[in-house]
Amino acid sequence: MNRNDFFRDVADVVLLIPYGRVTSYGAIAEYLGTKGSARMVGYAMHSLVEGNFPAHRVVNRSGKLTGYIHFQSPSMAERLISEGVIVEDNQILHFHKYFWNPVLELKI
DNA sequence: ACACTGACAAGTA
DNA sequence: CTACTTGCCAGTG
Repeated sequence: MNRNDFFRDVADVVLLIPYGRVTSYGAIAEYLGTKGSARMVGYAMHSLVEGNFPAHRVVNRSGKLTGYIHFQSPSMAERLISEGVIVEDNQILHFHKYFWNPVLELKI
């Protein structure tokens, strides 16, 4: 399972997302300096669903749980709800309130 | 090598 | 607000 540096960096950022907070694919891509390659961030998650990886803390820019289909029980929504995030119909309510931006939070 | 797909995003209408 | 288009690039057939 060789994964390139990009995939490794994506994993690093996701692991830094605080409990009960979420971020977006685009924000991670921007932080890694590959803005515009948000699709690759999502694709990277495919290889990272293994273990206790908090992939459920990454959603799209509108707070929609677009990757919910890739989770088995407990569902992506359940995992977020258990962290205190309010989710309804695969949509995070008050998204801005939980959003964690690596570009701002991890900026040197 | 070629065409199409996809856990996305930003712009335009 | 929704719908459509373009950029992005690794995988897959």
